[in-house]
Amino acid sequence: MHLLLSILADGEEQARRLLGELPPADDEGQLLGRGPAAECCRGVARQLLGRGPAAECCRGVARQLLCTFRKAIAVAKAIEAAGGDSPRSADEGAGAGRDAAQAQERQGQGVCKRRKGLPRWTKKFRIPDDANLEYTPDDGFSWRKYGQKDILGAKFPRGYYRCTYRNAQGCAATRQVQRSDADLAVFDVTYQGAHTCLQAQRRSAAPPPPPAAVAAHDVQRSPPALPDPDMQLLENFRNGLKVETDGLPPPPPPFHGHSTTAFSFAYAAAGAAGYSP
DNA sequence: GAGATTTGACCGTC
DNA sequence: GACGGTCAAATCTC
Repeated sequence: MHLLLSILADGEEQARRLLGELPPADDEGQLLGRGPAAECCRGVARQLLGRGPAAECCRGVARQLLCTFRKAIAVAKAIEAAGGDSPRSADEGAGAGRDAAQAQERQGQGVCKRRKGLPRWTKKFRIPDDANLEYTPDDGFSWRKYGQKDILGAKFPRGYYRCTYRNAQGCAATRQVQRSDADLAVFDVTYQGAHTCLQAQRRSAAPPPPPAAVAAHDVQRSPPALPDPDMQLLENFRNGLKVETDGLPPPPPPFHGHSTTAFSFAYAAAGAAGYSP
């Protein structure tokens, strides 16, 4: 969900830039200049029923795009607030995992050594070239190692860590750290459960990479079902939205989900900026 | 002495 | 029964 919000905020920002970079128009709304942006806008205007002056038409498209992103952000935040912010665990998405989760549910949330119910996600860490062999990736949280196992088929053992404040503050976050077989400088770090301790609250101003922000690395993730209208709306949004950028200035660097820069977005209520369903 | 790490044993899942 | 995740006693570090 955090990744979704980041992407939507990114799209909103690009729509804002698009709106700001449209070429000037004359008094009648006709585009001035012959640059690529002007030609692009004329092309868009021709495609959109040939109506209205090109400049106004393009601004309308850009405004609508901006409003669409804002509305999508609002929907995403509503879903998040409703409790949909936890990324689906690998097991939850798969059929076998669903069965296991249901089995656990049948057991009445009993003690389970494999905590299937908690969200789980994987991130890759690359260590500095000059780091020694004992180096372990530092994500800013305080972890306590509680186990190490040799894993079948893996050259390096897997380390098991839990939050240092597990007992003091009841934080259930754990992580597993395993050095990649293919690249000694890369660690695969699997997180399970979100931090509920004070160190997580202290970091909230500059949030750590959220669960979904590293979804690209979660190779076990399966496409979630879309049982409710909000999720269907988001899916339709994802499938249906296409932004033509030919002739426009190069886009900013792509978002990789590892930005540590906090972002904010103030979105207007749907309809406040000319949005219509 | 308190807290962290190590490591063999135990247990649940597949 | 194999494997992965966790426990807990022993050990280490500061």
